[in-house]
Amino acid sequence: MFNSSVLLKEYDLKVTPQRVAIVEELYRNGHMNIDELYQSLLKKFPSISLATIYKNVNAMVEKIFLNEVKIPEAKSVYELAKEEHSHLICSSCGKIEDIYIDTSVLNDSVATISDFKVKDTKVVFSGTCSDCQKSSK
Amino acid sequence: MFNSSVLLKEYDLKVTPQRVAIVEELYRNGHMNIDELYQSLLKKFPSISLATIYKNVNAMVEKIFLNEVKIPEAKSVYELAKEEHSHLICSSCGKIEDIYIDTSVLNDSVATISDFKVKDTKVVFSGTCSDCQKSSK
DNA sequence: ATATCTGCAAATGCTTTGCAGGGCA
DNA sequence: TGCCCTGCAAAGCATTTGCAGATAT
Repeated sequence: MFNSSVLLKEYDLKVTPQRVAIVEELYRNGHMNIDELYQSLLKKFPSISLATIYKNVNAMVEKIFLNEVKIPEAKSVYELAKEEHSHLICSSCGKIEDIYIDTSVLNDSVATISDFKVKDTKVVFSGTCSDCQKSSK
Repeated sequence: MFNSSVLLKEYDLKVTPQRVAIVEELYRNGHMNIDELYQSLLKKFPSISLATIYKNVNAMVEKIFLNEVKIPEAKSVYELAKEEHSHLICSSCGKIEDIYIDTSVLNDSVATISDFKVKDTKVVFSGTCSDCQKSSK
């Protein structure tokens, strides 16, 4: 079962209610940008400061316990770190989904035509999610 | 031969010396962020304004004649639009290279496990360029 | 001729910083 | 208790906007 306090401790971050809430919101929603996190935490902590969100998100990113996902034509979102995966971005509704596909073929292609040593491969697909395909019919 | 005036006209942008310079710098350097463009144009136009750079880059991006490339842990860079390609980012020196590999296999993988309709696939590889591999030996 | 562009200055927005009080270990 | 965290306010950057004069077509 998912336990945000344990997670925070593992990464040497003191357990505070605000941090727990950040982690749990991300766990529930998958991907959120700074402002979505702020709006969401405001409900639980009416006097929480945006600065607190920034400080904590930055701290968690530094501990490599959150990842920043940069998205074409939109604000970055954050997600809990997990095994390598790619992202599907719906241009119509903005929804972001994870997708687990094998991208290692690409690394092989790079290796055959270049001397570049690949450490990390990020893939972002833009297009239309299945909900938006239906509703546009 | 490369002709920036023709290019600007094709995209319904008035040909000004500043715009020509932006296009030519990008043509020569491949990828530049806003500040690099500004510093570079300052040499030719000592009184050019950052606002002019922003306005023009934004206009060119809207005309889909420049692309913004979002890079992990660095500022976005801009490049002249060209056929679809991927990017190699050297984590050591920051250099950005284009690489032309076929990414359509990934779209097939997505299609088999998801209903998402892919329109565009962006791939960014991070790692070490060949120069930096040599110099670290 | 005129619509658009440039450069300047101001405004806006986003993110970070410093600090005093409060909370977790 | 002691160090770290929070919230507030201010500072710092990045980007956009409005405007008057200049420029491209």
